[in-house]
Amino acid sequence: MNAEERRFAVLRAIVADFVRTQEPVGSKMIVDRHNLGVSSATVRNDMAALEDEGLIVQPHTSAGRVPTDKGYRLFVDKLAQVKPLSPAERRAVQAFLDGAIDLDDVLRRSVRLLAQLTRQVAVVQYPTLTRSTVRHLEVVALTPARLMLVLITDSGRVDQRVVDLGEVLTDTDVAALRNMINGALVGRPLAAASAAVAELPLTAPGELRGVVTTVSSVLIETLVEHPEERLVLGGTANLTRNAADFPGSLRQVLEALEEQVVVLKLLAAAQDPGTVTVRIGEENESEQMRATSVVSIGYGANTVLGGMGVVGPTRMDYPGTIAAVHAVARYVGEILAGR
Amino acid sequence: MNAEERRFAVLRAIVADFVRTQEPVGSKMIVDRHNLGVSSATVRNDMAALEDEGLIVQPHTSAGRVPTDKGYRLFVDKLAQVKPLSPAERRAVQAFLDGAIDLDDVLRRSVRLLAQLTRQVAVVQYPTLTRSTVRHLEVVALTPARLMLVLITDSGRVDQRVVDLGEVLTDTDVAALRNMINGALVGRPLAAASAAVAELPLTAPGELRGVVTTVSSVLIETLVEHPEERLVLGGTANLTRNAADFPGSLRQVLEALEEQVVVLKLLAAAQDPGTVTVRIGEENESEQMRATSVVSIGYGANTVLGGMGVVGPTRMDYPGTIAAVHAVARYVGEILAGR
DNA sequence: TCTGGCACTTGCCCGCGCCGAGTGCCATCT
DNA sequence: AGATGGCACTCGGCGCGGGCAAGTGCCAGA
Repeated sequence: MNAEERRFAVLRAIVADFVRTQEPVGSKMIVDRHNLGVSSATVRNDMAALEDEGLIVQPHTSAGRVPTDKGYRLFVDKLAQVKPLSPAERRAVQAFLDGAIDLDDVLRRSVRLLAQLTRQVAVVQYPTLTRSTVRHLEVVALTPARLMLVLITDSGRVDQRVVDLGEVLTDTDVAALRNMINGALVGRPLAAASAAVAELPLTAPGELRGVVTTVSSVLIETLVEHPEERLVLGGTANLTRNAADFPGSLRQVLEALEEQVVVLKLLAAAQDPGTVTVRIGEENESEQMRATSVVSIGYGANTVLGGMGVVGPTRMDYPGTIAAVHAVARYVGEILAGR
Repeated sequence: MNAEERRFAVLRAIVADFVRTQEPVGSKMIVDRHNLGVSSATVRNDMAALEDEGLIVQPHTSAGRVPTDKGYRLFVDKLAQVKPLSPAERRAVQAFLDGAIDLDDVLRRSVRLLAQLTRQVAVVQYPTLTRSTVRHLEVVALTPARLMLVLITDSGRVDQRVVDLGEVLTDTDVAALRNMINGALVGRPLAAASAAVAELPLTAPGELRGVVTTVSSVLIETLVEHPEERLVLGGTANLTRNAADFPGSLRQVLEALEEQVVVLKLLAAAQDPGTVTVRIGEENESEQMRATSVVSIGYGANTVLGGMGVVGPTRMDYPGTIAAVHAVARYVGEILAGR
């Protein structure tokens, strides 16, 4: 082992110990717990070098060292391969997810699973509407002058919307409307479908034209202009476990999670399926998330449906978290493929 | 003002000041801030009496007094009438809720509203399925051998469930199935509907009997045996605002909120529409909620659809919270009545 | 290039004493 | 009888200072 390698080994040791103990780690600790085959003095020299590179800092003189965000970054980058979950864990994941009865259930189970495996806050995005394909659109007359539109997409997502019409419809009208819209929508990805819907009023029979115009504009508004992005959260209680890691900003993190927008942006930005993305501390654009790391991935079968991930303190078990996120995303993808 | 009345005035003063300042309040404070027209010595005597009755305690000698749960209880009970919201607030509530586009949206807006008005954690229960009436059940063939059932109830709630059949259905079969089930379900409250569904297999034509049996058992299971109770949470970040009020148990509270079961029980128990129920600290059966107070109410139009409320520290602004919960529930009821 | 040794820095802990808030009680007044 | 002013007492919080120990940086030597 040359000097270069050893220095990195020291960094790794610092990260590992600090993540475990939550306390600055000194040179003595390191030689005691990790057998590097060198003395503490040597480690001290290495640590001085690491500090010069900005990979670690000491909170105050005469305390051990703590990794910086940059230090974590190097640590994560050099993490050769994803350490797979244990067979037992894999079985547990699969068994837990297999019991799900519908999309909602799959997503809810996923967050719970992720939160439990990582002991962090888990986050799962509903399948993005814009990338889905329409399977069916049901039109139900709540009253003669009010319709409920229920959109079912191939991702299993079901969305609803109530429309107030200016006029009264008969059952036959409703059926005609349903057939018309479905003819234009079914089997198309949402982007294409919306274009088709926009043209519906032109071909509609005269007596239905008003209704079709209303309905199609509502559809376009809900599905294209303001496609609802939803988020499932879980394990927020885990934040308090690491309360010490968020000096006073725990509040901000909770607020950011509730905002949803912030998290959705993070997830949207990192959706390579099969590749876990890690954002460490200051790498997050959002002010409120500067104290957190986000480990995320895209999930889905053949196409990416949405993102999922974990939010925690920068001081987190990166290898374990990455493995868990990776595994859960894969199983969720498999399960959704079968639906 | 006789002695009895004054003693209660002292209690009220203690509650008011403690809620504001978060610090034990002494006799001096009281005579300074509330003009009771008596000296501090008199107040001290009254406080001693209040302490004998178990309404207040002093954390340690030479500190002021703090209300006990029993003290809060008396305070709340003697709260003559609900102080209405200011006209501006009422307009804000109405405007904010009026913008909602569907049930989901109404509920989501309600939690946000409640959380903002009370600066506490808000909780809204989805309309209970068992008390709803079926408006429509849509049957969509995802594949020839797999159906999605979409249940729409008069509360505006939309639930879905995927069913794997052992056999393949034609479009005509699906239509027949849809008609059959809707014939049995539509317009009936869920309890009655489930009975009707249970009998469907008996009257089904031979070639559909297998499918009908599967579907009806799935329906009964999902709707009656395990009717899904859902919960919308909001403002959890407010918990940290009052972190000092949950000595170390903030974690437990967050966990209880995530459990949902605990909260659902609380809401289920207190659903008098129009009457706000307050549970103070130890009055909560759940261990984890011993440090919190829950202010809840039932909402709905003519029938009670579900519960909503607020969870916060026992040291909360009861009059204000009660008013907010009351008002929001009323407006939500009005809005849902129009759908 | 590594190592043992050593002086130095500095945060943390602990005990101490002071201060002030708040009380309880009592004699006195109305 | 009820209210009041006075007074002694209690006790938590705070600031101070010394001892302690962890950890470092540096240097001379292998």
